[in-house]
Amino acid sequence: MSNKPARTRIAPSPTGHMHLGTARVALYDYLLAKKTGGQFILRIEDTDLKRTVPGAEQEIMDGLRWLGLTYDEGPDIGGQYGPYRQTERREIYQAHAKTLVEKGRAYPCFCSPERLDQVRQAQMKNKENPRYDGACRSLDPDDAARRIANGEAYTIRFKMPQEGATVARDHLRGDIVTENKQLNDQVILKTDGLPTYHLAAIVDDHEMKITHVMRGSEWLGTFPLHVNIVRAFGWDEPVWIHLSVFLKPSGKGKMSKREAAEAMKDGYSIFIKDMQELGFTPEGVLNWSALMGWGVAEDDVMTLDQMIERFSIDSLTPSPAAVNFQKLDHFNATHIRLLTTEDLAARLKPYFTREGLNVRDDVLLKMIPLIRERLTTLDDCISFGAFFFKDEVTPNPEDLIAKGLDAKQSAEIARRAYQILGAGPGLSHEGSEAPMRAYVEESGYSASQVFGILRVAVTGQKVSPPLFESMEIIGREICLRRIQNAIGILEKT
RNA sequence: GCCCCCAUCGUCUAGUGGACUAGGACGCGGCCCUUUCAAGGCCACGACCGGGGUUCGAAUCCCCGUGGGGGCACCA
Repeated sequence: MSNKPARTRIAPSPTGHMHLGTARVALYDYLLAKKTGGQFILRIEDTDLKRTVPGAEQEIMDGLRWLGLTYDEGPDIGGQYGPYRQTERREIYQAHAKTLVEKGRAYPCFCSPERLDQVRQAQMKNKENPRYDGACRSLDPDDAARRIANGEAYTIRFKMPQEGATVARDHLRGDIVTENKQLNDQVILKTDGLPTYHLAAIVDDHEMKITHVMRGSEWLGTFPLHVNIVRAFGWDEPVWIHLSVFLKPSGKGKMSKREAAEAMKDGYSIFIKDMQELGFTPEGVLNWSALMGWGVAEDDVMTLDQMIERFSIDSLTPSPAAVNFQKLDHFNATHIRLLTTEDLAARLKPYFTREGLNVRDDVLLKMIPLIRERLTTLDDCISFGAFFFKDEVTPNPEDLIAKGLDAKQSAEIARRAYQILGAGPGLSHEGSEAPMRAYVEESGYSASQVFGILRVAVTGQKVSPPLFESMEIIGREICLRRIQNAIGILEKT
């Protein structure tokens, strides 16, 4: 791979929620730029006014920042090749469309949408390929100019060569050869004066000096068109890299809205904003998505910096990849374990607060080492650690009765525990575990029975972080009160 | 229908003609550790889509099938 600084861009349309696919392309763009000492750019492709969704652009910017993929140039921060929002570049595209017309490589088209539709219908009926029939392709230029001057609505179409073949080189697939007769005279400038993607992206990539274009493989179909446009202008081509698409977990078909809703039921999502709320970390999401389409031989747990270190466009893969949310869980949990206590504390706090819990920072810092390796997602901190911040816990009476014992025996155990733990001044881990183990020995009950009752009494739950460490953090007073309360419950049972 | 792309364990992948008894990761199963749940450690199971070539030799190159995916808009 060349070491020359690469300029890459992520160019999403603000038409909905930012999704995983966008995040992954952005990641690769970012990695390439950082690896080569170049720049990573955000460009908003908002030329379809009808589909633009308010707030979508902000969501994209927020999403990129959350992921840590900071861009060097973009609509909100500027840069020397701006503006970075295509609706603000209207004149640039119009000028370039005009250039193409003057060069004889594009032409005005006055066909109405209705006529186009009729042509398409007829073609489909005759089992022909739906395509533009070229009605305006050889209109007299003066005639066309007159009609435009008269205010007639028109589009500009790119004049595709009709003979020969177009050879386009994709970095992952090699040369892709397409017979030109398969190609169509596509609209590049719409009636509203805005360009279609085909013109806008090509012009911008050139104007913004983009060296590597990474995009989804859904663009492979129009790839020959794009290459023809670049060549019609006489510009140098960027390196084209068409990334594989993401398939549903089943591998049958690409991720759809329906599938996204299905995933949400299981606590997963393909939308960046959701993933954040679901308790996934940027590190986990990045690492996970990086590996779908990038072949890394071993040691696949990586931070962003390590990814930059190891990234190469040569090791990207062209085949479609089925998403595997279990693997997301794995990477998320792994990265949570890699976080420092302070960092994790800051990330966990909002989840506790969201539950209406009053978080004491000293307690938070102390309990984190106890729950860290039990967390798959950040919001798991609630199920594992909410009891640290509650005044009271409300154990389920049945859970207070140890396996193989009855309520009376369980109450007796709780009473003994109360005496033993209440004997000392504090409730240190070491100070309380030893006498409790001694009690287990002499009583003949099993450790799991005795500790189980205590666990439910103190934490209110059957599954919890290590008992004695937890009690030490909660403190003697509260622990004793909770045990007392449990005894009361057992006596009533 | 037409065009294009892809093809190694269930999934993500390594592999670029001999070093392959096909490696890693997730998941799955088992064992160890253990007060619950995890984490951790160890072990196991598990794949070159099929058929033809080329070659002394093919997971790797070529062709044909098959399967999967994407696209055929004044959407991106």
